[in-house]
Amino acid sequence: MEIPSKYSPAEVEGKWYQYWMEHKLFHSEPDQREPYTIVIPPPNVTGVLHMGHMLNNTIQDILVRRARMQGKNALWVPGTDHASIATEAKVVGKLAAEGIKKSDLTREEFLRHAWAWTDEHGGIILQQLRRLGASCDWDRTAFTMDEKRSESVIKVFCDLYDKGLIYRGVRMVNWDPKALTALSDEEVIYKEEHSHLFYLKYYLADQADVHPTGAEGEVVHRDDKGYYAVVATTRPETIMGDTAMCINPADPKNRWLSGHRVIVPLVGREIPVIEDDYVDIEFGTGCLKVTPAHDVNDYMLGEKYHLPSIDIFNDNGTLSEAAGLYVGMDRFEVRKQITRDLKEAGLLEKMEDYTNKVGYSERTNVVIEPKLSMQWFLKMEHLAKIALEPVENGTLKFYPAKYINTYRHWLENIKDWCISRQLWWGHQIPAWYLPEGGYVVAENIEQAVEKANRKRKEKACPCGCDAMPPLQAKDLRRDEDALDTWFSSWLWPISLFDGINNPGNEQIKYYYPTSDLVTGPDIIFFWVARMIMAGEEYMHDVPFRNVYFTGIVRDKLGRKMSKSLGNSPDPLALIDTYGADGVRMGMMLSAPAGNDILFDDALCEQGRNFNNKIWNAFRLIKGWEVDEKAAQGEAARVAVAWFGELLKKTVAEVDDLFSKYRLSEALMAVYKLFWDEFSAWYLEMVKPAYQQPIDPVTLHATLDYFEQLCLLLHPFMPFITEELWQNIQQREPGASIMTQRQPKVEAYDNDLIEKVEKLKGVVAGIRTIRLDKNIPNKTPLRLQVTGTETQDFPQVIAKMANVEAIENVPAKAADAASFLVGTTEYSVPLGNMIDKEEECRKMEAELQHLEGFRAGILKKLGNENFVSRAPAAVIEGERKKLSDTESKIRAINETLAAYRK
RNA sequence: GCGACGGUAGCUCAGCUGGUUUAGAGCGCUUGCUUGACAGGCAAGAGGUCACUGGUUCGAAUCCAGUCCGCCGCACCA
Repeated sequence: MEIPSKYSPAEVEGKWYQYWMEHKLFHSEPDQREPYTIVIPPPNVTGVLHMGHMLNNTIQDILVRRARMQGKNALWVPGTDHASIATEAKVVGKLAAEGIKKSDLTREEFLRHAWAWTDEHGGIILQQLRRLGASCDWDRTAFTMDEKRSESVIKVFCDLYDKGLIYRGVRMVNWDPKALTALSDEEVIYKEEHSHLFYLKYYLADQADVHPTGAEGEVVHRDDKGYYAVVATTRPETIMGDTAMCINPADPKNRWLSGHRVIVPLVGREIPVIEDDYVDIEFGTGCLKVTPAHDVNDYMLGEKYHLPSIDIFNDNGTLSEAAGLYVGMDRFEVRKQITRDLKEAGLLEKMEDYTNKVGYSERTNVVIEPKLSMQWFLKMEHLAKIALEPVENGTLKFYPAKYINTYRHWLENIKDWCISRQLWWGHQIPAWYLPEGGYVVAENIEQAVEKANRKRKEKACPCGCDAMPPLQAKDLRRDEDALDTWFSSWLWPISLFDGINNPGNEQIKYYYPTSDLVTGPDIIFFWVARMIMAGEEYMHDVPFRNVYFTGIVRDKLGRKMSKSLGNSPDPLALIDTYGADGVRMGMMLSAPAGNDILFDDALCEQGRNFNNKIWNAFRLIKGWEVDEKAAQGEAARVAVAWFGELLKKTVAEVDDLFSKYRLSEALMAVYKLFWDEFSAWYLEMVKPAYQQPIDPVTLHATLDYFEQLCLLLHPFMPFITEELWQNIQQREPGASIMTQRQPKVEAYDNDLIEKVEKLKGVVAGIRTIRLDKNIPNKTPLRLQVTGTETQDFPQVIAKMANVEAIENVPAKAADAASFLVGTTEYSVPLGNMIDKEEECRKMEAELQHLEGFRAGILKKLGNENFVSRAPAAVIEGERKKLSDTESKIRAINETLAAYRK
C-alpha cells in the first residue's frame, strides 16, 4: 500500500500553499460577481503571531474561503499597523542597548533607525500567517504608514480641522511618564490596588481667629501647636502642588474652617479654604486637598475658583523645581520619603489601608499621571452620533449582539479624543507654526506657506503698509507631534482601497462596504467604533456589514495567556506538531463567538486525529478494486440513498449555522457527519467483503460523497481537503478545491433518515447482545421481531450485525435476549447461552422505569385542569405515550411470565 | 456603585419565543476488542433533582421576582 496509514501534514501543507500562490487563487479584482470582503485587523508590524491571532485569522480564513466557494468574489486584505508607542518603545530600547539615546538623535536620524527596524522585523507576522493557511491577497499587503495610507491620514486630519472638528488646546490629559507622551482615555487601564489613605494635618494659619461654634456635628482638631484640619489623601507626594483646601458648605463637621487659611504640611505655604458641594461629606474627613495640576477633578475646581496651578512633576515622573522639595526624585520614592518626613514632623495624623483604582498605561504599564498640556483633540459629538445610528437600526450587526449595549454606552458618554502623541514614529501632525505665533493646518509645506501668507494678509495693518515680508518654507516650524496610531487604523477599510485620496475609484466602489470584520471585543472602542465613525463620515456608509467578536484566548485554567506566566504556546510549534489543519480545528472546536476560549493542546490533538480519520477513510476507498460488471447490492443501494439525504440535511444545517456565525457548531456538524455517519455507518454498509471488488455505482457515489465532504470541510481544513480532492480523480492543471462550489441547500427525505436511525438502533441492540454474551462477530445470529411489523432494509441489518435471518414471531421465545427500539421488540434466540436470571433482572429494572414513566403520564392525564386546558395535540401526545408505554410493559411482562414458567 | 452577560454531565458548551417518549453534543472516563482504512482506531456503557428560593401556568432548564456566585464593560470619594 503506497499511502501511509498516518497523515503527515508537513509534507502536504507547504506544497499546496505554494500552489495556491502560484495560481493566484487568493487574488481578487473587481468583476461582475458579488464581492465578499474582509480587511484584516492589522497586527503590529514588528509583532509575532500569538494565539489570539491564530483564532482571529482562522475565523477570517474560514469565512473568506467559504464565501469564495459560494461563488462570491472573495477578498481578504492583509496588512500591518505601525503601532506608534509599541514600536517606538522597541526602537528606543534597541538603541539604548547600543548605547544610543533617543534624545541625542534628530527626528530624521531616529526615523531612519525605526524604518530599519521595521524593515527587518516587519512582516514576520504575515509570513507566519501563511503557515496557518490564510488566503489573503498578498499583492495588496498594506501598512498604515505606507504612502497611500499616510496621505489618507493627512488628508483626513486637514479635512476634520477645516470642518472645525479638530482643535488644539491645553487640557488635562493622561500622561505616560515612561513613553513620555499623552494618551487617549481608552489607553488607560484601571487596576485595583492596595494602598494607603494618609491623614495629614493642615494647621490653620490664623490660630488666634479660630472660633469653633460648638454646633452639633462639628469636629474640631487641636493639639499643642494649635487648631488643624485633617485631609485624607492617597497621594501625599502631591502636597507641594496644593493650592487650596476644599470643604462642603453643607458639612457641619467642618463649618468652623470656613473663611480660614491653612498651611500645607512640610511645604509651609498658606492656602485658602474654599467651599464646593463637589466634596463628599462622608469620605475621609470631608476635607479635600486641591492640586489643580495633578488631578482631573482638582483641575475643575481650580478653574472654577481661579486657583493657581503648580506643576510639580517633570515629564518623566520625577519632581520638578516647582515642587521645591524632593526635586529630581521619582514620584514613588517621594511618596515613601514624604511619609517618613511627615511622620517625623508630627504632621501625619494616621494611615489607613485603602483599596482604590489606579490608571496604568496600556502600552508601558506605568502609572498614568494626569497632566495639563497642550494637545490636539478631535471633537466626538458629531462622530458619535453618526456611528451609533447604523448599529441601532441594524444596518451593521454585532455578533454577539450583547456588545451593542457596550457600544451605545461608550458613544453616549464619549469625551473628545486626544489624538496627538509626543512621539516621532507615526504620522506627523500637519500643522505649521508661524514665527509670530499662530499656526496653519495644511496637507504639505507648500500649502502651509500659502495659507500662512494668506493668514498674515488678513491680519495685516489696515493702512496697507506691508510690514511683514512673505513667508517661506524655512520660516515655518512643523508641529513635532505624531498622531495616535488609531487615527490611521480607523481609516483602514477605506484607505486600503484608496477611498480617501481617490474617492469613487473602482476598487472602493466595488469592495466597500466590506462584509465581515473579525476582531476581539477589547478593541471595540479603539478601533471598531472609530472605523464606523470614519466610514459614515467619509463614505456615508458602514465600513462592514457584520462584526464577529471573538473571545479572548485563555489557557485551560482560564488564565489569560501571557509571556510572564509562560502559558502561551508557540503557534508555529503547534502547527509543527499537529498540522495547520489540526490547530485550526483545535481553535474552532472551542470558540463560540464572544465567549472566552479555554485553549488546550488536547483540542489540536482532536483536530489532528480527525485529519487522520479523513485520511484513512480515503485510503479505504482508494484501496477498493472496482468490477465494472458487478451489480449494486441491496445494502449498498440503501446506504447510498440514505447518505445522500443525510448529506443534504447537514448542508442545510451548516448553512443555517454559518448565517448565525456559529462556526464551531457548523464544524461539529460536519465532523459528526464525517466520523459517525460516513465512516462508522455508511462506509461499513457499502464496504465490500474481504478481497471482493466493489460495484461501479456504489464506488462513484462514495467518491462523490467524499468529495462533497471535502468541500464542506475545506474552509475549516484547507490543506488536507486540497490534498485529497486532488487525488479523488485526475484534475486539470491549476484546478483547486478552493474554486469549487459548496454543496447546494436542497430539500431532503427525512423519512428515510429516520428509518435508518431506527435500523441503527437494531444493529446497536444486536451488538450489545454480542458484547454481553461474548458472541464473536463471526458467529451469525437470527433476529426475531415480535408482532407483524415488517423490518425495513433487512439486508443492511444482516450485513452490519451479521444476521443470517430475520423473522416475525407472535411472541418472544423463552431462550432469546431482547431489546426495544421505539415500541418494537426485537429478540435474538440464544439457546442455552441465555442467562435467565440475568435477563429477568434486566427486564425488571426496565419494567420499573417504564412504570414510573407511566405513572407520570397517568398523573398528568388524571389532572382535570390539564385535560381541559392543554391543547388537544399535547393531550393526544400524552395518550400516545401512555399506550406506547403500556404496550412495552405488556411485552416485558409476557416475556417475564414465559421465563418464570 | 451603574450596566451587560452567564451559572445545564468530570471539562467545554448547545437547548431557553414553555409541552414530541421524565435533558443533548464533543472531549474525558469505564468495559470489551491485535476485526484486513484508521489504537491518532472499533464497539458498548456509566454519568445531570438544569446555582438557590419563591411566583405565574394544566405544565418551567425554558417566563417573572429575589438571593448567592462568576466574568466583563463603565464610572468612581481625594
